[in-house]
Amino acid sequence: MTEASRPLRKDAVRNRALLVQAARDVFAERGLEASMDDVAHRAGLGVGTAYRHFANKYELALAILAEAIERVYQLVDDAVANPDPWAGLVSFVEGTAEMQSADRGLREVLMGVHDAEQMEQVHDRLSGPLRELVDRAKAAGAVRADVESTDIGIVVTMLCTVADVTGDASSDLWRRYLPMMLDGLRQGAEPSVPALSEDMLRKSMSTHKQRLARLSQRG
Amino acid sequence: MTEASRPLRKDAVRNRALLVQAARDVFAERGLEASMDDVAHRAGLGVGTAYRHFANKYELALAILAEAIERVYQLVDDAVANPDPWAGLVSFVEGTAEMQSADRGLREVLMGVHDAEQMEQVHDRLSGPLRELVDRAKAAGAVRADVESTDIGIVVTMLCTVADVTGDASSDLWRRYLPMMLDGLRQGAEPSVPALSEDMLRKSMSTHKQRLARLSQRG
DNA sequence: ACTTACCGGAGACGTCTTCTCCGCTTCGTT
DNA sequence: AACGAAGCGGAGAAGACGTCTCCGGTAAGT
Repeated sequence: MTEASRPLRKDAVRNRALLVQAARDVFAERGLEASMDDVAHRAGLGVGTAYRHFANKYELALAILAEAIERVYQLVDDAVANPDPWAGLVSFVEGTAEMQSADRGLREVLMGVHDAEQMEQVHDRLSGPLRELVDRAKAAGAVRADVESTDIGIVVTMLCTVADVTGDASSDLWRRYLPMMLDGLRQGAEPSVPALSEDMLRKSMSTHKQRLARLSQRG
Repeated sequence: MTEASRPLRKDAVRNRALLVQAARDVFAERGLEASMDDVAHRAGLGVGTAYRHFANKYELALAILAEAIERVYQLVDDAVANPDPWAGLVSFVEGTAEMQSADRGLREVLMGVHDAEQMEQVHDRLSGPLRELVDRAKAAGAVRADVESTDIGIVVTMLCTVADVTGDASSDLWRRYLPMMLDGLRQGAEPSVPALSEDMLRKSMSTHKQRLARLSQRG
């Protein structure tokens, strides 16, 4: 951020790349609770090296997850752009479920386990497109009239829970329940409990602990 | 365990009860990661008192959760005893989802977050009745032929995830998705991914960390 | 061959939790 | 009412774990 000045030495560039890849793997497997030592070790490097490249764990995690979050944004936008409302909705649910199932760190960020503020930011970006997606699907009769936009995120989260239960083994099991969830949105018995309003959803999700958020304040 | 010998003093009895109730509340709200200090404080007592009554946190948690687990067993047995296979299955799903949604500590134990061995024990006790429940429902045509007994636990877990997302606010939201899940078991599009075998389920769930288990070994 | 960027990992430091210890309080019995 | 014993409280010991620093050593590049 300060000034790029001189280019990095060749080995430094290589190590940085190793670090990023290791972080991707480790955070995807074990979530953000994995330590810097873990990441550095996985990269075959010392902790010191990790800290020369990234000021703290939060910064490293953000560097990794920012692109994943960007892909999620791409996913909604593509879904909204899809001329078939139902196909668009399905692609979003399937796409995000797939991403999150494979990446525990992403799952944690999107659920606001560590940093409520960041999660809210993501949800803000998503809520508009999501609302449009659902409204269009309802107008086309592809989805029950009582479905709300907040249902989508919850459905995706439920699907990803399967990955939490099974761990790395059988990483595709969530797909078994995908048709079930999709079918539940289009037909079947109506729910007797009203959906969560966007405001309520945001508020209730923010209750979580914020360890990493606190951490980053120190820098 | 040694010998009950003399009865407790009156205040000791009262404090023990306060402690148990506080533990129930705290563990249900925040899960087993809550500390003994938290529990003691909630009871309006000092930590020392908590440790005189219970050797360690694990013992206290077990005392609380044992009865909850017992109620879960009762729930399966009642479900199997139900002459209507479908009604039995529904009562089990709804009953356990309700219990777990209200109690994060129970949710953690049943998902094996802390102690894989204990979780396996519970699943062993449940798997027989569950299999019978599903087989009967299939025979009666109340459930799709490709549904497996392992699906039930996963469906319940998915429902409870809703409580994890929303926290204490809107504690009934899971019910909104109950009809969806139940409908998914009886009809609708067939899943393309095969169910998890009981063995795989057990194995994959055991991968989790086991902090409290390690703790109890020291005693 | 020599300078300088970079590496590594032991350990300082901070935080959090479990569990102990002992002076003080309260019970209940005489 | 007064005394011994059971029970209480909470400061702090002990230990686990993670972050981040520091500096002697290594190797890149000219």
